[in-house]
Amino acid sequence: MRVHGGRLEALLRRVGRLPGESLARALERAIEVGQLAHLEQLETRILRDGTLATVYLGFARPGTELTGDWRVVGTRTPPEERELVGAAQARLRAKLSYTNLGFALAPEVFTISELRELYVAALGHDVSATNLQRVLLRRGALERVDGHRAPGRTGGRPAALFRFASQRLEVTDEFAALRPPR
Amino acid sequence: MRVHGGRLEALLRRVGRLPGESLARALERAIEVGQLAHLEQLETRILRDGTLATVYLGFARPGTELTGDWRVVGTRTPPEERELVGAAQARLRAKLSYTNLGFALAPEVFTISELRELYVAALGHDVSATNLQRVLLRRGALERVDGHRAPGRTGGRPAALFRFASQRLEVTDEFAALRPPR
DNA sequence: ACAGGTTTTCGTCCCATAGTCTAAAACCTC
DNA sequence: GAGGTTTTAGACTATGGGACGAAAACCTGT
Repeated sequence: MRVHGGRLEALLRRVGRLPGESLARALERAIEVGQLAHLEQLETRILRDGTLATVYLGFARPGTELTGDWRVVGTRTPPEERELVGAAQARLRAKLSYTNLGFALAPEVFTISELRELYVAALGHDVSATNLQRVLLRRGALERVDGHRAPGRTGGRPAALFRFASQRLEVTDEFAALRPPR
Repeated sequence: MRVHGGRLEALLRRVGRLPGESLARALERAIEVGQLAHLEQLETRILRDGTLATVYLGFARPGTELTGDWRVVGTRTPPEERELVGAAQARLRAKLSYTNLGFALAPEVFTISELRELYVAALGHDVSATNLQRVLLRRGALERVDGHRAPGRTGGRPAALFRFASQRLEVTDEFAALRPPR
């Protein structure tokens, strides 16, 4: 998945097992990370045609060129695959809230406003730039980067630049509920 | 997994694919729910011997008789399997906090003190009965049941009885972080 | 019967985190 | 320099959960 043109976009790609190929080799080929910023396994199920399918969810940052025969999920995507995409979206939305998964959607360096637009696209609802910055900074997920981005045509204060402190998935919240006593 | 004798206990069972058996049939046989209160898929990986393994995590409530050749995870469990069990425990602990997964560990009806002991065993740290009750009640996960449990030998106020409102996994918390604005 | 101990239950206070709102800062164009 | 725009910072509020203590309801022993 990626955020493209202000919208969350799902891309699908099927990788089959070649005749005579070992399972391990086929799996390696299937999950070839390449330009994906993050990859995780979803579920394994048996498709209607009887084949065993292991589904992976990956994220591409804006600007990365995707090699391979990807196709964008649209209205003509079969229901079975749309269902998988729905599960992937739900997973993404949940993890955005309590992990640093944003790094997989964002470019190397960005302003808070740009990050906010990514979150809006991914979550499907409005997000306050103020809160986003405060929450992510307090968790230590974001770091300041030297320099500012020049304002656009219409003016405005130059935006500070940030980056994600870690490029690997990290759960930032141990869930307040039922936390161990001090 | 189950809570047995005040401790969280992991049980393992391997189900292979029989010669000539279809994939779908083997899967059905493997995940035969039987007496399990809840079952979810974990990951699929290729084991060292080259076979493809799909790992499931299930929960048995206290008192249920388990049929099948289960074995308790102990010090002699091979490292590869212990690793899987560790992941399963982490998942359990996380989900106990933000879902109603407790229903899968608890009997049909219970007192708050009994539920607290289950949580202590599963989480590995102390839990306040007061807060546990308040949190689960506010979420609507628990319901009062008529009647009280008679005090034990040493006396004490009779404990009220509760049950889980739903017997299916429900995420009770939309994660405070980045919640949509009102 | 009553004193003392036990367990459960309820209420209050406190703290941490996140949402809301407003103002200030820093830039643009006209 | 006036007015508009975007970003940034601060104060206030709401919510959810942890800590603590007291009351309720029961037991046993004298």
